[in-house]
Formats: sequence, structure tokens, C-alpha cells
Amino acid sequence: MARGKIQIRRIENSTNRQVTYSKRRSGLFKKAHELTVLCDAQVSIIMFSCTNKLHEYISPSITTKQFFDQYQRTLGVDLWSSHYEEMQGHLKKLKEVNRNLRREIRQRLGESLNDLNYDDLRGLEQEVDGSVKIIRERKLRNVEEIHRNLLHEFDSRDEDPHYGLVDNGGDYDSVLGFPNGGPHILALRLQPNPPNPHSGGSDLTTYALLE
Amino acid sequence: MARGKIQIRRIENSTNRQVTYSKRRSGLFKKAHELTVLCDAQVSIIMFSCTNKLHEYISPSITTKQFFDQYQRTLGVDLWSSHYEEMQGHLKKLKEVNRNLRREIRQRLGESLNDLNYDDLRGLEQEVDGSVKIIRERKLRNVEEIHRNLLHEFDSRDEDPHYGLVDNGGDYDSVLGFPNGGPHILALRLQPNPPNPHSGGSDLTTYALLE
DNA sequence: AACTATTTATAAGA
DNA sequence: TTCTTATAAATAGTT
Repeated sequence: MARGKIQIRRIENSTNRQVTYSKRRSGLFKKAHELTVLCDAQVSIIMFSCTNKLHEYISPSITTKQFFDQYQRTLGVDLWSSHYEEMQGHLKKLKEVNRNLRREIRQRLGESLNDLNYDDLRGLEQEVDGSVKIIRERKLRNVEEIHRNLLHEFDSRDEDPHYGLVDNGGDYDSVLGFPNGGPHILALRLQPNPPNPHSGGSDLTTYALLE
Repeated sequence: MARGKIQIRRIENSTNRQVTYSKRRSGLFKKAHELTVLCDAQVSIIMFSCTNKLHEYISPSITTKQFFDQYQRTLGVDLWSSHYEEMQGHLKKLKEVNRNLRREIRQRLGESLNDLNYDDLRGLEQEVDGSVKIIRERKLRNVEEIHRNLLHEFDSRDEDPHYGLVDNGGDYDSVLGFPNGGPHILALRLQPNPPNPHSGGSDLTTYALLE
């Protein structure tokens, strides 16, 4: 548009293209700003160069987010609904799974058995019966181990008169005691994984929140 | 810029403003298109007039959604993060909770007991022991009920020679049989709630997918 | 919407 | 990159 007319087609020389991009970009943004002021309009320009560099103009007194929101509101569409819906579906599935898992636990606790027929009850009984045997056996192995450790400790502390069995009696009790809120939160209490650092609450609060 | 210079300030006469908006808008879009072609760039212009009319230019071969996605990717931000972060956190919590629930179930089955100390094992044993008693008692009541029902059925079908005990022998067996995949999916099999219609898979696939 | 006198944008060169 | 400048293009005010 000066020193000779040009055809509107891709500039093959990459340096020229870059220069023209830069010049015309600033011209475009200047025009956009004049339009904003003269006509009291709101303009958003986003552009990517052929090398994927991003440049943006947006009228003052509005953010890009507000702009997009208004765009979607005006168009009556939600460009991100598919993304959003996917997440909601995922969430719904997880809640369902969560509900089922809790139901299973309740049934293993002997609650909510009304929905089970004879087969289910018989299978459940067999399973829980098997479980109790495994757990009992493990408990016994565990208590044997504790005793072994205590004997070992006793042997080694024989050499140090400051540590006697009497001093550690309290600790021993607390090891064998049944400290807190009971078996219902067993797995949760025992869960070694730390909770999501982004989330404030414990799993127990999450239980309540997500029901 | 012609027939006299103008100041870049809001045009007070609304007709003039409207005319200028229209003229300059087409000028802007023309420039944007030239830039697109000359420099092989991608340009998106969205504008709202002072009467909130929407006008848009976008380079061919790209959609507005793609444009926004690329914009966000390039900027490394998610303008909708506030929207999504909440859901993401929610999803993460639910997964965590589900993991814990499944762990609890495994422990009630006598698996994954290594993380439990003596107290935990003792509590778990007591609980599962209690559960098995409840379930056994319920099973017995259930079988009594089945017998009562059968007797009742037998009595009523006495009047209809087409239905005899022998005809229903198979059914009776299947009622008492232990049909399918076993107790591990007990609660899931029994869950009366239909799965999310948006999701193709069953809870079992969901289990796998979400683990 | 068309016209046109001017202003503005800018292509090519430095 | 930035400046220069001849020229093309855009457009304000008018019709």
C-alpha cells in the first residue's frame, strides 16, 4: 500500500513476512483501539503468527475471561460444555461407585441385608466367615510377634538399668489398647497415603461432603 | 482521516457512532484477513458494539473453540480454571475415598492386612465375627421364609394341576444356587440404581477405568 | 450507500 | 529493529 501495490497472498520471504506481520499487527491493534474509543465498543483480538507467537489486544475495562463469557452468553452456546459434561459424567460415575462400595461394606458389617436373597447371604456368610479366620490367624501371629519383640527388648535393656519393664508398661498397654473411633473408620485411619494437599478436609469430611 | 482529521474520543452523536462503527469494523476485518493471508497467521476478532451487538472475524481453517484452546495452551493458563479446579478437586477426592473404601473391603476380606497393627486386627476380627453371626442368623431366617413361601405356594397350586412342585424344582435350585461371578461384586450386582445413562460402561468397567 | 478530499497505513529501501 | 517516504488504502464528512 505504499511504494507499490501488493497482492494479498502469502509473503514467501520469511523475513518480509515477519516484518509485515509486525507492522500490520500494530496497525490492526491501533485501529481496534480507535474503534474502542470512538464507538464505545469492546474489541478482543487474538492472533498467532505462523511461528505460533501469541499477540493480543483487548479493550480496556474488560478481561479476556469476561470477554469470552460474554461471547458465550451472547451466542447462547457453551464452547466448553463438552469438556464440562465429560467431567460431570465422570463425577457421577465415581459417586455411584462410591455408593456401591459403601453399601458393600455395610453388608459386610451385617447391615442393609434386606436386599440380599438367600444366595447372596450364603455367599456373604462364607466369605465373612473365611475372613474372620484369616484375620484371627493374623492377629495371633501378630501378638506372637509383639511378645517376641518384647522379650528381645527385655533382653537388650537388661544391660541398661534406666529402662526396665516397669517403665514401659504404659506404652505396652497403649500398644494393645483400642484407642479411638472404632473399626468403622479402620481403613481410613490406617490409610498411609496423605490426602490431597489441595483439599482441606480429611476423608471423613469428604464422606459427608460427597454423599 | 478524511475530509478533516478527527480526535480519537467517543463520538457523541449516536448515528455517527453507529456508522463509524460499521465502517471501521469492516476495515478492521479486512485488515485482519489480509494479515491472515499475507503472513500466514491466525486471527480472531470478537467485538461488541455499545448496543451489545456481537461481530466476529476468525481466520479460515480454525474454529473459535480451537482458537480459545490454543490461546489457553499458549498462555499456559486455563481461564476456566476456577470452574474446573473445583471439579478436579472433587474428582480427586472421590477417587481417594473410593480407593480407601476398596482397601477397607479388602481388609474385611482378609487381604492387605499387613498395614494393620494388633489393635486394628483385634477390632477387625471382632467386627467381622459379629457380622458373620448377623449374616448367618439372617440367612437362616431367609431360608425359613423360603420354605414357608414354598409351602404356601404348594398349597395354592394344589388347585391348579399345571403347576406342581416338580415343575418348579429347577427354579428352586436356581434360587438356592450360587450363580455368577462370586461375592466380590456382591453389592454391585445387587445395586438397584441404574448406571449413569451417559456412561457406556458398567460399574465393573468403571472400577477398572477409575483405579 | 456512494463520493471524495484528506488522513492514515504501509511497502520498500536505508 | 527503526526511520523514511512514496504511494496505496481507509475513512470523515458530505450527498
